Amino acid sequence: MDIKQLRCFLAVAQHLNFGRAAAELHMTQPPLTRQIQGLERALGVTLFTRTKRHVALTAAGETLQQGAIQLLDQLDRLQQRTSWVAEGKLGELTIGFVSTANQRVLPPLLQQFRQQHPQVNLQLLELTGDEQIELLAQGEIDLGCLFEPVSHPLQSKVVSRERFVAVVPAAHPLAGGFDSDHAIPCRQLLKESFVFIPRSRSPRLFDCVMAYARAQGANPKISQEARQMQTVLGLVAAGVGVSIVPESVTQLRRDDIRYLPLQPEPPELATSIVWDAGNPSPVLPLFLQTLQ
Amino acid sequence: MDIKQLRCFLAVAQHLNFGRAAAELHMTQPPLTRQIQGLERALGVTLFTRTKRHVALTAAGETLQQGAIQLLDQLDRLQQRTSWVAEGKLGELTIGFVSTANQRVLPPLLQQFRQQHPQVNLQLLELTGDEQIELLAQGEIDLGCLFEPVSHPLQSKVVSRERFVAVVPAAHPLAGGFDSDHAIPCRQLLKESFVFIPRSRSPRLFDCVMAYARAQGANPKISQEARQMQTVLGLVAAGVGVSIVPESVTQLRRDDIRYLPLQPEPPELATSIVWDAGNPSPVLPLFLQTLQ
DNA sequence: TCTTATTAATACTGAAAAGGTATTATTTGC
DNA sequence: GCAAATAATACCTTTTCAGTATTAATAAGA
Repeated sequence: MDIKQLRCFLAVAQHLNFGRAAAELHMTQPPLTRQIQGLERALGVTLFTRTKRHVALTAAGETLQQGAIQLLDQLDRLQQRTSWVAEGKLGELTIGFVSTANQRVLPPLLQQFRQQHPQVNLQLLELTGDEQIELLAQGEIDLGCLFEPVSHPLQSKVVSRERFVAVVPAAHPLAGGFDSDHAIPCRQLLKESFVFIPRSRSPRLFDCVMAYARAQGANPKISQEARQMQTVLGLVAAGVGVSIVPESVTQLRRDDIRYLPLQPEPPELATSIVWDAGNPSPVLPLFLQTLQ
Repeated sequence: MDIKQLRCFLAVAQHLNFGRAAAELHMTQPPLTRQIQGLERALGVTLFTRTKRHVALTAAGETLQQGAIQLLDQLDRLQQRTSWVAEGKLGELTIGFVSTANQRVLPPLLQQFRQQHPQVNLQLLELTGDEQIELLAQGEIDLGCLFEPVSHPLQSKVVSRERFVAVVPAAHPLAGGFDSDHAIPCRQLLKESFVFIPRSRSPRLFDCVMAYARAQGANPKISQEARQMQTVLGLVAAGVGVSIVPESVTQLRRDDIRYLPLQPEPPELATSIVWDAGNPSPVLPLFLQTLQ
């Protein structure tokens, strides 16, 4: 049995006339007759009762007609679905990200991509940068979103650059007036005890802040560690200490803390989208395209 | 796109090796390679990433694999279903019958056929004999079950012969003792007023009984007509009159009526299965076969 | 009743497709 | 570095398939 035979059969079943069916199929009547004969031989079933004058479907023919319509329809859909998957319009994209990226960097990117490719299922995993690099190498995730620098042989593109800012309790003397926003000297800030994320959890962020602090001659005394940025802010609010955080964290607004600029100019922190150039996912190029 | 291409594709997708896939398909490797190339060209999609050494499915290939398995499965089922319909093992049979036949004649036939061909859907329609002959000619029903004789050019086979019996109220003098079963002379019975089904509803039954009665010199006085045998019995029980019914009606047992043999010997009433020899339904021969 | 138009099937021919053999190129493993 | 494995290619042969011409049979109209 063969798709071509089924198409021939459906045309004859529809017109109940070999000549007109052949015309519709852009062929002549004799080969069409042979196609039908071949189908009947393959099935071992008579599909049409034909006199020299009239053609009619048998019961088996009607059954085949219904089934063949469904089958060809399913074939069309399969063809289309396969094309879409190949083009990346339909599929899945697994994205790892550091939690900080979920504040300001990632949401607009995801929203734009979703809008352009609504048939792509986005799997989002909050991971540390190191975990992301590991899983990218294994092909477990398609994209990472983490802080520069990336050492591995992976492709990357900076999607955001931001400065650090100081965080102090609202009641702290350094906070100044309620609407004050004059810069705090770094050395003065770091006389206070310091709250931060453990280095193991976010080495690039940790090292970046520490290098800046030491360049100012300070040696931050870490009084407390917390794995989540939210928790760091909570500890600051509770008066456990002060902290230095990426500017995007200021999205997390609280009345009991103040974000203040730092002096001298703190270093830039780059957030990058990272991917494996060898990843065969057809969706990946489309995402990179929305990044430009 | 072609079924053969899909089968080739699935073999390669399963083995991820052109040589072994070709062996499974009972062909050599070069034409298999060309089949896959043809499929990829037809779809405009790369299905395998092949090095000289390794073959792997692309995302589109995996999608096609899943879909193709389903598709071929559906094709198999369609093929089987079509065969079954052609053989009559699967299908529908519409059967008309006179209500009387539903007492004793039809149930065992239907039960036997159902058991032998459980996939055949039996549509049962209670109809008069004339309606059945009309609908048989129109091809609206496949089988009739009615009283002989059948005049039309239809095939028929007698499936039951039975005598007529008298029905009288239990309290009627003719009923005799409770367990009496001596025959009632027809002429004596027909001195009573008579209850029967209208001739228009069942002409063969009506004529048969009347011919018998008149042969005995009686001229039955029909005091009441009823379209259903059940109703006739009810009228008899109510003392409206007596009746003569086919023996199979005695299946409808009631305490308030008595069935009694008639004297002299009443004529035989033949119930036949009737069909149109030109009916193309593949189920029909199977039913006739269970009839022997 | 005879004729004509319609139409499915068949015979034959040429072209296209498909499969097989031999070979090549490249990669992997020892 | 050599041998085994393996996908692709070239070339040839066989098979399949479509088209033309024809036949046979039936239904409708004169």
